[in-house]
Amino acid sequence: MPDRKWLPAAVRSAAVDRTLKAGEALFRVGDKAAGLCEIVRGRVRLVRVDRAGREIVLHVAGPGETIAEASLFAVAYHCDAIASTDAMVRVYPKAAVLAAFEQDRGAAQAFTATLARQVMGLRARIEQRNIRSARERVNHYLVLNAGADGRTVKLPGSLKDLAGELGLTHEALYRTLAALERAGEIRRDGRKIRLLRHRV
Amino acid sequence: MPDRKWLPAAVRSAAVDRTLKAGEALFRVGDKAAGLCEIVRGRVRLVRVDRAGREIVLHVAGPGETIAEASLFAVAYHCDAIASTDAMVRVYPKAAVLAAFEQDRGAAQAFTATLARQVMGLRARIEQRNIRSARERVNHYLVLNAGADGRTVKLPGSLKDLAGELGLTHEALYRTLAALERAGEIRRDGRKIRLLRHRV
DNA sequence: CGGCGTTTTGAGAGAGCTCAACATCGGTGG
DNA sequence: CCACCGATGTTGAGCTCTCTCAAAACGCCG
Repeated sequence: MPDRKWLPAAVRSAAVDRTLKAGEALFRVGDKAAGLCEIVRGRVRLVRVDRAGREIVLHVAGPGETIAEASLFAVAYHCDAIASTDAMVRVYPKAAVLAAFEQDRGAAQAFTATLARQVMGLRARIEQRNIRSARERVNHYLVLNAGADGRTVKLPGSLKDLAGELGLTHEALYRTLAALERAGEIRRDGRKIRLLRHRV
Repeated sequence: MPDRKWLPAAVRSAAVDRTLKAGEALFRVGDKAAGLCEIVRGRVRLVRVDRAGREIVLHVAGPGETIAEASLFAVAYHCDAIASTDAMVRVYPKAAVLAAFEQDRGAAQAFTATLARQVMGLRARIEQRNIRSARERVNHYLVLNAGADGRTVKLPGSLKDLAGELGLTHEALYRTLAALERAGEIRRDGRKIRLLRHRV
């Protein structure tokens, strides 16, 4: 979702690039909110760590996406951002972005719309997390993430990563995928999954 | 959370009130998005219905809160809004609100901040839903919703409603509360719950 | 080749869901 | 005033499903 186009040139020029190795943190919960982050290359996940030390994946952002929008209005970050792969991130300083919103009404409005879309996305994720059955949850994900043809899903990373994003253990995900394939619901082909019985 | 103060007078005067009986729908998924809704009296829950016909509670809004903010930027609603109690709702027509944002920068900015807060709230809910253990989930809720003294939680509605909001069956919630009380963790008193072993 | 992370399969246990029965409370109407 | 009724609250028993711990095959890279 390339949703950075609305950033005025003044903000763009104030940006700072940062490279991250896989596993490295872009920021941690409690860090002072520096600004808006755009993923240039690689993937970065937003997570919270629960009391038992497990990661809860809130979002996985790829190239073109921005993260930490909500932090523009907060003093500190309220979750961790960890690079899932080697990554490059462009950070637009908070002050510059907010100043741009003062000047450029269109930018402010586009940003608001982005937030609104994010709210909907988060609601979809709540819906997903409410599904107890691993099978249904995986199906839900596959249908939601089917490509243009509505029948092919390209996995962005490892199955283990996907398990985290789905809120399942990796074992449960492997078993579920195997069961779906045995049942003739899907066909796996490397990093791609084809939905066989799903009408477009 | 009284977060409507930023609405300009012009928008306020365009508002339409609507009364709902408990169980009645304010809007359904797919309905054309009419506008921003402020709860005047009672409680309204935002839900999605899963394939099995079960309700998934996305949010429960009380007096002073607004709902359907994200729908200002969408053609149709993407969840159902159902009155949990008899309720009165004030609807601010979409066009009027958007026009106000064009004119009044402060209003637009306050609205954006509201959305940002909502994003954080939704993330907290994802975190909650990720807790498998009923006991931990209930604890999480109680601590988060403790009143000013940090030790008393006033239940807004029935336990059955709460179970839905927590994503538990009502039986599981009853059992968990009973177990917590047996363990001396809480003390129930009608619609109030006191946290006994929680340091403030 | 050796090592490390991912993928896969196995077995066991715990926890919430489901179905079921019953108690309790509030309102309604005879 | 009391019987009735529906919704909420409560407890019991069994079952299913995922988690957890374990172990092994596989793939990639130095």
